[in-house]
Amino acid sequence: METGQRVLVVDDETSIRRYLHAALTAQGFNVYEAADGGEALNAVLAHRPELIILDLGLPDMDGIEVTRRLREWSQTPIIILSVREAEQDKIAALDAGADDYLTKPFGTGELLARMRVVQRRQVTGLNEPVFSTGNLRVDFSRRLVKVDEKEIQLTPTEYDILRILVMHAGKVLTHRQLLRQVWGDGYDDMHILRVNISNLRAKLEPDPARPTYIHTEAGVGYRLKV
Amino acid sequence: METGQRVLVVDDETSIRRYLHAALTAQGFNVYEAADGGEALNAVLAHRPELIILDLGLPDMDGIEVTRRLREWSQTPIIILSVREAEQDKIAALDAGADDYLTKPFGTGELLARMRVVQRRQVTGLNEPVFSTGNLRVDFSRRLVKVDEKEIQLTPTEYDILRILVMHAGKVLTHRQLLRQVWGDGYDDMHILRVNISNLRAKLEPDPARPTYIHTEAGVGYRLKV
DNA sequence: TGGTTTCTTGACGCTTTCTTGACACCCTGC
DNA sequence: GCAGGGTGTCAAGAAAGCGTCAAGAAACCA
Repeated sequence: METGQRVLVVDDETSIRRYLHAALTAQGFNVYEAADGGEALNAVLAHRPELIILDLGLPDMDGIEVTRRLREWSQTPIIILSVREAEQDKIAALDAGADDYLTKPFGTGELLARMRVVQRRQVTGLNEPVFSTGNLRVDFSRRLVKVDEKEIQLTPTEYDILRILVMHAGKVLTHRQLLRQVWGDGYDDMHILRVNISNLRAKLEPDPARPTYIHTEAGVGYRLKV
Repeated sequence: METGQRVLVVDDETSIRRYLHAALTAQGFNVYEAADGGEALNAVLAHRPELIILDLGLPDMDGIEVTRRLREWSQTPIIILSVREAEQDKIAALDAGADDYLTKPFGTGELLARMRVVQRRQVTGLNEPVFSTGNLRVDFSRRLVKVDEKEIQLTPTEYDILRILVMHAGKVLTHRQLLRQVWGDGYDDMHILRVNISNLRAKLEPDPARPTYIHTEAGVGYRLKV
């Protein structure tokens, strides 16, 4: 199976690697393993993981050094695992480019939650309570949508779709991304998305047949014009 | 003083607010304060902080609830501070949209380091990897292709081909490599590649008969000029 | 509970995109 | 000149993707 997200686990202890392998595979990840820093760097090149879980104490190279080297060309999120609790170690690792730092022993649930955080952060968006483009205005703090100064009534689903689109305004959102963010995981029914986009356009667009706000990227997804 | 980054500190204990205020001001931040959830939401609207430091135990509203409400329209990074060490609390907060979770007592150095992490991610997310040669511009984060500042509409296949070419700009890509990366293994039909290259050139090149961007290496493959 | 809104699903027609075949072209060598 | 491999262009049919309508199911709200 090649569907899951790729995660690289770097630790010199076989038992920990095996444990994480099992835990992450159960969550649907594709897990790769490396036992030292050199192996880790090669594995990143070979497998292009979307996330790296890295132990600080490696036989050949310090985990901080691995982080620094990776950051020379890669932005892949790195979560550090370590037995070292000293604040100086944490600061050094985070400033070297790590995205998070957990001290062993750690809870699997917390690790997974923090993995979700760094991955969520990968997609960036706008940051204004009020968004507007053309004659479309969306006030998130009041949950209000206006076109030509006229208030538009949206259903929860429609509002959700619009919210996601606005938060990534200008960027193409794939069908999958929209489905996952609006309907949750496990949805892959494009049709339901098409219907809702259609309804949304019927409410927003002056001429729904020639959309000016919600643009279709055929075969890929949708994009909100900016 | 309007130069520093704006940080909102939300905590019901005056002593902690005062302490963080001093520590962060010393680092050059502009610090705003709120004592409960309602105040916090208003303060975000009023001051547009770039970062929020939020205590979980608030008198009027749970910190997780504040996080959830903020996340309905704001992407501003949130770092949770809490005395609660239970894994369930951490997971709930992180999944509600928080970016980090520190348990009190915490080291000021670690807090500052973690603030740097979330802000670093914020910035790196914004600077988009854009490729350009001559009058051709490819913005991968937006899946946008421009020639002479004019937006070009590409089909998924065309975009894929261009993406592969750009990723190896300057180098010759053999027919086989392109076929495999765009159509997957088991494809060896050069004709389909030629047709798609032709269509791509028709959209990109000023004079498709004399291509300036996508160069043909006879008998070998194609190369993107840099 | 009944009535209303909202969501989901299916059917259908339309548009875009992909693939394939036909053919002209440009070299190079004979 | 002409044969032949590699290449570029055009057009047409096939396939996939998309938008709309409508009806039933589900959720919501007095």
